Formats: sequence, structure tokens, C-alpha cells
Amino acid sequence: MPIEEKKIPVTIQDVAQLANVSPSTVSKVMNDAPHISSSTRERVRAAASKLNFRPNAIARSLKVKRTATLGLITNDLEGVFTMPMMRGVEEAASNQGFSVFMCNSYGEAAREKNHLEVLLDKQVDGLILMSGYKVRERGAPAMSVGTLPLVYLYQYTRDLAVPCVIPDDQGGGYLGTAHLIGLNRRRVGFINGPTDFEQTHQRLEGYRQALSEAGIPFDPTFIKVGRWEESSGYALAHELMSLPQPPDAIFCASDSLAAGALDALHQLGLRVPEDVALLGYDNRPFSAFQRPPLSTIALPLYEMGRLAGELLLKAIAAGTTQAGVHKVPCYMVKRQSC
Amino acid sequence: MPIEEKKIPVTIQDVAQLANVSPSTVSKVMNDAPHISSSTRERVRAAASKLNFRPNAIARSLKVKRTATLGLITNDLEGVFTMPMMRGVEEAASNQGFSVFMCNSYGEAAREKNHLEVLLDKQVDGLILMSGYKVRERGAPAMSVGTLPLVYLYQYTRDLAVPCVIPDDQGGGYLGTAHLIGLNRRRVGFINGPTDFEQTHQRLEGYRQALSEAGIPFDPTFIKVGRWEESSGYALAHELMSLPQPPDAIFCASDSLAAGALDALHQLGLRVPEDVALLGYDNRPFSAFQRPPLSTIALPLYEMGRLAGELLLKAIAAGTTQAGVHKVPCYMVKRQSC
DNA sequence: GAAAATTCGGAAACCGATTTCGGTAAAGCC
DNA sequence: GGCTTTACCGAAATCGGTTTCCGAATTTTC
Repeated sequence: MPIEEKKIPVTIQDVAQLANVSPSTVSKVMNDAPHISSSTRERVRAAASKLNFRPNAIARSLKVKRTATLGLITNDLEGVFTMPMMRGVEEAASNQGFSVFMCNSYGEAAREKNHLEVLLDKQVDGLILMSGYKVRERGAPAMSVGTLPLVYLYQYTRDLAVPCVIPDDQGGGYLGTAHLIGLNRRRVGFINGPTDFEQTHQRLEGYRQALSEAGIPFDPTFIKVGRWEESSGYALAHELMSLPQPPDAIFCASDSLAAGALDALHQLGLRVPEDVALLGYDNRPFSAFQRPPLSTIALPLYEMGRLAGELLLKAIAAGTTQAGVHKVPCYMVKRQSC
Repeated sequence: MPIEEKKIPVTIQDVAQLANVSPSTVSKVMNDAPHISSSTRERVRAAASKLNFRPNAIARSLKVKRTATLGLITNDLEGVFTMPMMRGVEEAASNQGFSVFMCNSYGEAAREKNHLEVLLDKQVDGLILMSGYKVRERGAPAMSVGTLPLVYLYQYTRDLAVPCVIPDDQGGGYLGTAHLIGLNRRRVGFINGPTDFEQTHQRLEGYRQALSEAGIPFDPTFIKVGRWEESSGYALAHELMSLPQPPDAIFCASDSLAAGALDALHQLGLRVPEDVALLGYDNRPFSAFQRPPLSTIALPLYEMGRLAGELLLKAIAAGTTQAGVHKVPCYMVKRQSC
């Protein structure tokens, strides 16, 4: 049984008393301030560790007006894209001693506003607004956040003076197309998603770029656009394959599209990848379970989250946020469909 | 241009001045304290909303010693089980005005300890320790958390005086087996996971219970145990089907096991579900993409997270935490394999 | 109508740290 | 040896709220 009961919350006063100094001195020691003799420094440290003292972050924050806390509001805590991004920001944050509040707005402005209020009340040092859906352009947050550093994650914005980090979809389109061409396919079809998604243009642009670099003329009849659905992929693959000179490779702008295309190809008795190579996009979990397992262009979700966190931390440290869109490279995951 | 520039951080002093009362009165109004005349109450409210005043939660917390903040430490922010649970606790928390810090320990004690320190420093009101893996028994947290309310989520504990919430695996085993029996299968095989996982015993127990209720004698030769791997499911399904009187249904204690079993069944030229009905467990995303799509027993992850959050909030409110394991019912997702 | 109870609002202490500022002692300078 | 500079430490103010306590005004009670 210990001689003295350990008071549960041990304050700076307690260690000051034990070390026979003033609280201010203890504070200075804990913060490695100069003008403290090494003898008292030692004494204070000893007292602190003996009492197991850890400063109350709340009290500290009140004075220094920093909380080492980030807010992260996502519109989708369910989808498969969110988790790696979250992990990235969590890691970036905790590497620098920051914690992150996780909030889910369900895409509802009212909920987003409410979360923003609470986070602002709790004096977060910065905010990440993250989307779990395919990246779309978005406007201002649901309420003013004053001068609080902000970064958009997986959300595109043209106008706002806010940094946003998104995947490099043009690079991904290029990467996939170039890979297909490298496999000696010169007639590569492209099944795209709806044109009101920014990334469909980017991915197509990458496709054209790879074609042009390889000296292959661009053939508009090889481009099909549908919705982000398996049935679209199925129908459009049929259209492509009934062309007088059908493609020997199909690049789909999403894995669902590719899954549909795969069905169509099977139905036509075509072998994948021998007769036509198939490539998806997004690296959705199910793509590994197709027959054959689908090659696909992966979104760099973890890296995006990490970058978003680091940008935010930098903005907080610097006191200035540099707007602009930050694109992080997609990468290829090779399986057996091409 | 507004007459008076809005000072960015508006404090209780500001509204006191505008309303011509003391700060204490403002505080009382904001907290709906009694003994305030309705006239001054109105006046203060008007001033507050005119200045757009929101109390600084940090300052408040310092005094009241509550932060309306929860900590959530998971050992796995990647796996597929974590997200629905997180969403559950986030929702339970935000419903009551609480925020939650998300931390990832990667299963490393050092990281967990570090996160615990930070969370304790930040004065969280309670803590959820969550696992993203299959539920296993676990010991005390990586460091003492004093009297802080705690709940284990998807982690089992026998000894600690801490509530833990886990899926009702016995119920799930019962549910699946009963369903198979209801389909007129009387010879149902059971492919289980390693015996050092608590839930394998539970699931098997549910299986036995359903059998016994249906008056079907328990046949130990129908029980196989392997590892949580597809290859195990494959091998053990082969063993089962080479019995003199093979089963007409197989219940696997995980979806990976079931995927392997499905391969074996296909290889044997058996039709699923006509010749042998197949049922998985866990409702992993890939189970929907098997051929045929796998029926499975789903873990009530969201509900578990939600319950964990609610238990924690209740413990915080009551000041007392009631230990015990809380099992939440699994449910069946019917697809086409049975 | 006096005494007691109640209502209302403010002054001041407080939460637990940080930071400024001033004073003393020691060291450096000529 | 006297003067200036520097090193070291502590008293007190501060961050932005909450809470206790007290006094004045009003109402109730008898």
C-alpha cells in the first residue's frame, strides 16, 4: 500500500510543490523554455515523473489557443473509399501529435452545419472536408468557418481559395491506356462514366494522350459513355464489339462498368484477356473476385488522405493556406484481365 | 459595409456588454439556469444571436470537467469490419452532442499507449477500444486509464470489469442452421475456424442447439475445423463430401471458408444449392460476388458500434459503468447459395 | 405592516495551464 | 571595485467560461 494516495488528477501545482518551485517554473521546464538551471530542471522533471504528471491539454489549449486537433467531416462513413483516406489523415495527424474528430454528415447540409458548429466550438485547428463518393465539384461548406484552415479531400473545387486533393485521373487514364498499348493492343475501346463527373474528362484525356504518344489515331467510335453501372458496361461493351472492326482491348472508367463489360464479353464467347484485354478503374474490392480477376487502376486513397493531412498541418503551422488542386498519382494493380 | 466589424472570436464578455448585464448572467442564460427574469433572458438571447455568439467549448470544459468527447482506438482502420462499427459509435455520439476522436493503434501496444496518453490529456469523457479483427479475448489496455469509462467493442473479455459488446455468435450459428434445416436439409455439415477463437465455439453451439431442437442427432463426423482460409474450406469440403453419407448442406463459420467450399463443390460437379446448400458467415463484401452469390450470416456491426456508444454515454452520464458482455443478434442475408 | 422568503443579478473565485514582467543574484566588463 | 549585463525564478495576469455567494429588490406570509 503506497504511503501517499495518488490524487487522480495531478496538476502543475502538485509538482511545483513537490519540487519546491513555482508553477511557472514547472511550466517552463515542461515546455523546454530557456533560462532554467539544469539543477532545478532535473528536480522538476523528477517530481513530474514521480507524480506521473501530464499537463491538462484543455487548460493548455485555453491559453495557447491551439488544440492540436483536426476535424474531419465526411459525407459517407460507409463507402469503400473513405477508410483508406481516413487512415491517411489519421496517420499524418498522429505523427505530429494531432488528434482527429471524425464526423459523418451523410451528405446532409444540416448535419454538416451542426458538425461544423461543434467542431468550431471545440476549437479545432483545421478542417478536412472529405467525400466518400466519386469526386465531384462542390461549393462552400455549410457554414462560414472564418479563417480556419481547410482542405478538401476527394472533392474538387475550381473557385474557392482552398486546397483540394484528388486523384490524378488523367495520369490514371494515361497509365491504363499505355499499359494496354504496351500489350500490343492498338484498338482500345473506352467505356466512360457520365460527363458531369470531372474525372470522366480527365480519364478520357489521359487515354487520348497515350494514344497520341503511341501514334495511334483517335477514333471517336471507340468511346462510349454510360452511367456508373454494371448494366451500362454490359450494353456498351456489346456496342463496341459489334463495330465492324471491334476493339482488342477495353478500358473502363470504373470497375462496375468493367464487370458489366466482362459479362458481355463472356456472353459473346470471347476470351479475356486473349481475345480482348479488359481494364477497370477504382480498384473496388469486388474486382479481385471477377473471373478472370480484373486488372484495374487504383485510386491512391491512403496517400491522398495523408497528403490532405499534411497540407492541413502545414497550413496550420504556417498560418497561411495555399489554395490549388493537388493531384496524386493513381497506380496500376495488375491481375489477369489484361 | 457593416457599422461594427465583427470581432472574430466573440466572447461572453462581448454579449454581456451588449446586453448590459454581467458575464455570469449571460452564462446563466446560455445554460438555462433558473432565477433569470424573462426580460433579461430575452435581451441576452438577442445580443447573443446578434453577435453570433457560441461559447468556447474549451473554456467551458476546463471548468466543468466534461468535454463531450469520446476516444475510439481501433487496431485496424483498414479492415472491412471497422467502418460500420465506427459509423455506429459516431452516430450514437453525435446524437447526444458528443464528438469522437478516431485513433489507429495498428495493433501495436506502443501506439495504443501513445494514443491513450493523448486522449487522456485531452480529457475525453470515455473510451472505446475496438478491434477490426475477428473477436478475440483481450486484456487490459496498454496503460491505466484510471476511472475513465471504457467499453470494448468487438473484443471479448472475461475478467475485466468493463462492458464489451460482441456479436451473438451462438444465435448466428443457430439462425443459419435452423434456416438450412427449414430448407429440408437434414445432413448439414459444419466447417469451423480455429478453436482459439471464442466465436467458433459459440457458432458451433448454436448449430448443435438448432439440430437438437429439430430432433436431428449430432454427428461429429460432420464437424470439420480449419483455419480462416479459403484453402481450408476447400480441403474440408472435400473431406465432407467424401463421407459415405455426405451432407446435403454445409454451413461455414466464415465466408472465406465458404468460398473455398464452393470451389470444391464446383470441382465435384455438384450444384449449389440444389445438391448441397451452402451458407457462409460474416457477410464479407466478396460473398455477394461468388457464383452463386453466397448466403451468409451477417455481423451486426453498425448496431454493435451504436450499442457500444450508447453504453459508454450511459456510463458517463450515470458515473457508473456496468460490466458484462452484451451480445447483439446476427442476421441472415439470403442470396442464392441456399 | 413587519418579518420572512424568494427572485434576480453581479462580484469574485475558480478550472489548470502559459506568459509577461519584475526582482534578485551571479557573472562579465573596464 | 563599481557598473552593466545576463541567468534564474516567481508573482500575477490571462485564456473564456462556470459557479458560489451575497446583497438588493420584490413578493409572500402572518
